Amino acid sequence: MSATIKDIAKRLRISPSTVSRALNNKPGISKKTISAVNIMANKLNYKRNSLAVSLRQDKSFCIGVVVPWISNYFFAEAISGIEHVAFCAGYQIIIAQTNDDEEEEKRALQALTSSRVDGILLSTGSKVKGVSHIRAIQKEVPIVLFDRTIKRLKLSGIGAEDYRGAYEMTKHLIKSGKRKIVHLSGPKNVEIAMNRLSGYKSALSKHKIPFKRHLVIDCDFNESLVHPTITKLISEGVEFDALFASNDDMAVQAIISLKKYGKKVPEDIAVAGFGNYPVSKIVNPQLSTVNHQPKEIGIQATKVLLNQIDQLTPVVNLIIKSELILRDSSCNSVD
Amino acid sequence: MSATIKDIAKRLRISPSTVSRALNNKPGISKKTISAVNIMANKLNYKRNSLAVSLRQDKSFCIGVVVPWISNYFFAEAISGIEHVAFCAGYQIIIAQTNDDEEEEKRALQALTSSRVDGILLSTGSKVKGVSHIRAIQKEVPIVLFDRTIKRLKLSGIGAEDYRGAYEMTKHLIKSGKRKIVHLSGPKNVEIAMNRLSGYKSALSKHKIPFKRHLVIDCDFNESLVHPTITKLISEGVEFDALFASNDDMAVQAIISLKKYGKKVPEDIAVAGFGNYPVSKIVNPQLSTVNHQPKEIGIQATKVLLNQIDQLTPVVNLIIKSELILRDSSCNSVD
DNA sequence: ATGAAAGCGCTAACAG
DNA sequence: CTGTTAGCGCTTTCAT
Repeated sequence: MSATIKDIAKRLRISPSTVSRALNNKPGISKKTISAVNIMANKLNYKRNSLAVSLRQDKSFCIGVVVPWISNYFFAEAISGIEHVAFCAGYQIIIAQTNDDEEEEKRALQALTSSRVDGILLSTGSKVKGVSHIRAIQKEVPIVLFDRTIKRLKLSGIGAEDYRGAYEMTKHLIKSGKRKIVHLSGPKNVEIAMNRLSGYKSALSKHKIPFKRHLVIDCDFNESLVHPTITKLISEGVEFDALFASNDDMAVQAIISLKKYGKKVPEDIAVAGFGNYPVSKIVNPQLSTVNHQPKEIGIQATKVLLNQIDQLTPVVNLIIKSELILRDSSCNSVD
Repeated sequence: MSATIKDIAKRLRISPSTVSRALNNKPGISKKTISAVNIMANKLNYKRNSLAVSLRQDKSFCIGVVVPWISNYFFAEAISGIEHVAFCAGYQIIIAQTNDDEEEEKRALQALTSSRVDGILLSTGSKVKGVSHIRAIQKEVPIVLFDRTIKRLKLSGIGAEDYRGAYEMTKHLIKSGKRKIVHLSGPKNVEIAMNRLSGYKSALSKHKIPFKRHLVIDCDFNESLVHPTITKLISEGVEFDALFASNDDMAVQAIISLKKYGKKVPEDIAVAGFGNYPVSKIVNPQLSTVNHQPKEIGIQATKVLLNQIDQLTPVVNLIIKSELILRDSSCNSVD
């Protein structure tokens, strides 16, 4: 079918190794041979077989990326950053999505190790309880976690300032005069969601506002649960003057839902989110949120992984700076 | 490092070929051997080396996906669909983004052929003029185009009903009493953008509304050009009572921009988009748009490609049904 | 039911 | 500067 270095060698009556060296600019090959080889390679439409190179060199120049969902603002942006850095470094990326499921995550990691990827970037699924499937492969291939990190594994992790971002945002709501702040949280077993919850709690306690359990509602990062939640709060007569959601999709739905009930945002109820999704700039009023820089997280995670691949550098934990973005959904004029 | 079939064979004092056959459930191996092999494989933590298998079988069970941008609602959704179908069929996907650039597209395709992917799903970049880089590899590996298709290449293509969707949407605007309809178009060398423009034009002519060249403005699928465009239209006193944008991001910006100028949507100016992006449901008023089903396009494209890989089926051109979604940004009450 | 041997395409000692 | 040889891990005839 397609030409190999043997074919080139035969036509030129030289040895395959010389062809290989010429093609890879190895030292000690005459200019003449190099040009002859290149010309013949072109003529025969030669394409290097990376599979063979990888097998021989025990190095695939390929990294695996495992995420819960590919489409989804955060991961799509992160993957974009990952691809960029990887491509620039000569690596390809194999992507797998797990639908947040443990079994699928397991299979994806299996498949990637079989493919002999040089490293793996992993964001674990929210329904993943165990870590044995990760432990099972962490001696064989460098793994870097991003966003959905897991502390108990001694693995490098790159994430956002979830705690500080939530803390600052809650503080902002408090500073603008709000006291009864509802928090729509994410799943309990997702560390970032719990970190955001912690930030919210800390800000409250720092400002001597008692934490009220019934003001925290787990909406599972699922925006379709928001309207029912708001409906319940209002019908039960729960008093609140602000709402901080663990992600923007939930916050945006909250704004829409609150407006349906005649509540003014931010006068009656200030709303804030997390993530700086595109929708946050479109909703009316525009949403105050935290930019956790998904693309940057992907970029840095990849850089850490590539380092780890090259030199077996030690485990690192990187926190990418998050920035508060104050818009009209919270009373930032008062601040 | 990691165990191979040779290691298993040695420990069991049998031959590597037997181990291979046992591991792959080939006929003619005794139950006893099979179970012994499996136990030993487990014990040695054996992982099949897909690189070696691929090299040997000349089949990588891997498909390449090339898109202009990974993050971007349409492509992220499409890729999600692609990954799903591919994974279910036992294929992995290597993803590359081209930033709409011809040189990068070329390199990506090169890299993928080197990696001996079994097939390629390609959506060409808007700044890609030539097709020689595609021609160069289309004999070596099955290629299926999606979304950004190219007619002059005899390749399978899967796309949306761009023409019909635009036609129906324009017709809808006309039916609701609008006559002076601005069209914010996409790049001239992107076929889908031109198909949408054609649909717009056809609807006008079908309803005896003269086509006005100055009402079509190329915004290059770039929403940041929209506000300046609207500003210009208004300051120049151009009269229009509706606006149809070639994608939702542009349409949403148009709504925001028009509202800034005190125009009522849809009473003064009706607005419609294309794509059914998440923002279309968030903007106020909600945007009338065309759902072109990105995930479904990805799914079908992958199915076609897998067929092509397996049996060299003929070239097909699939059009995925698009649906009109009428919301408040256009006067659908009148319809 | 199993083994021996060849080879996928490539690179890397080693030798000259 | 170039060739010879061996082998990465696996599958697949062809034997037996």
